[in-house]
Amino acid sequence: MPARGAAQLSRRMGQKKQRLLEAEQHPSPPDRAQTLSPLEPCLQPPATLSPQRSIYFSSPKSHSAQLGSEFFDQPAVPLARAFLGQVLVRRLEDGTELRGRIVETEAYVGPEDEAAHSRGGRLTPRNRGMFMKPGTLYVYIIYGMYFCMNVSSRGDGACVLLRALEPLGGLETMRQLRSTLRRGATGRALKDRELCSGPSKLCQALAIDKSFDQRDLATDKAVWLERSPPGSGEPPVVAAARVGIGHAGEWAQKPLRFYVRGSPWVSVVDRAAEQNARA
DNA sequence: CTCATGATCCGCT
DNA sequence: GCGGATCATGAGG
Repeated sequence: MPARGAAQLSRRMGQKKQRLLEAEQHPSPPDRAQTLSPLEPCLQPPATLSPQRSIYFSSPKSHSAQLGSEFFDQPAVPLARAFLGQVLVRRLEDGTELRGRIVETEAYVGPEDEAAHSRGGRLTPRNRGMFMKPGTLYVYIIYGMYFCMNVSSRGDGACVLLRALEPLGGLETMRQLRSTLRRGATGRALKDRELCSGPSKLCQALAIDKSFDQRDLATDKAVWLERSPPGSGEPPVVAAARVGIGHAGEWAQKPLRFYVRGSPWVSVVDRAAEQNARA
C-alpha cells in the first residue's frame, strides 16, 4: 500500500506529544494565554498566606462542594449510578477550572468480573488503585497511547470507569488540550461533542494522566467531584453492556454500563438496551 | 449513519 | 512475545 509511508511519517509526532503529557507538572501547555485567564505570572492570589498558615481558609471556595469519602464508599454498581449527574472538576496549575457533568460510567465489580483488570484477584503494581480505599483513582495507559480514569469503589478490586462528560466550563481549554494531545492533529476544530465523549477523550480534555494514578478524589486539590446542583433531579438512566470487552464471555453481556438517557454527550448509545428497559 | 483499519507500547505471561 | 476498558479517519450507504 503506497499511502502507507506518508501516514507513518506523520505518526512520529505522536510520541512527543505523549511524553509531553507525561511531564504534565507544567502550568500551561504550548498554548498561548489565549483562553486562559490573563493572569500575570508574578501576580499571586491575595498576598501573603504561606502554605499552611491558615486552617480556616485553607480550602478555596471552590472546594466547599467537594464530595468526601462517604460518597465513594459504596459498591461499584450503585456508585457507577450515583456518579451520573455529578460534576467532575479539574483545576490546572494556572488556576483554570475545567468542569463536566458525568453522563456515562461503567462498573467493574471485582475479582469475579472477567472483564476487570482485577479478574481472578490479580493485584499488580499497575492496578493497585483498584484495591485501595474508595475514591482512589486508578489511571492506566491503554493501547500504548491513551489514558483511562477509574475510581475505586467499596469492594476489593472493584471500581468505576468514567466514560463521558457533558462539558460545562473551560471548553476552550479542553479543545486546546484535545487538539494538542490527540494524534492526527489536523488543525480542524473539534465540536463540543467530541471533547469528552469517551474515556480517553475526557482524560485528554481534563489533562488527566498517569500522575493522577492512586490519588484520592475526595481530598485532591487538582481534581475532585461536586454534587450536582439541586433541582436537577435524578436523570433517567440506561443500563447497557460495557464497551470494548468482546472477550470475557458472559461478563461482556452484563448491563454494567450506565448512561443518561437522551444525553447527546454519551460516547456510545445502545438502542436495543433502551428499548428493552422501556417502562 | 455504520463499518473497517491502523497506531503504538506498557504490563503481563 | 502478545494483546488491549480507544480513537481518528476514510470508504460506502
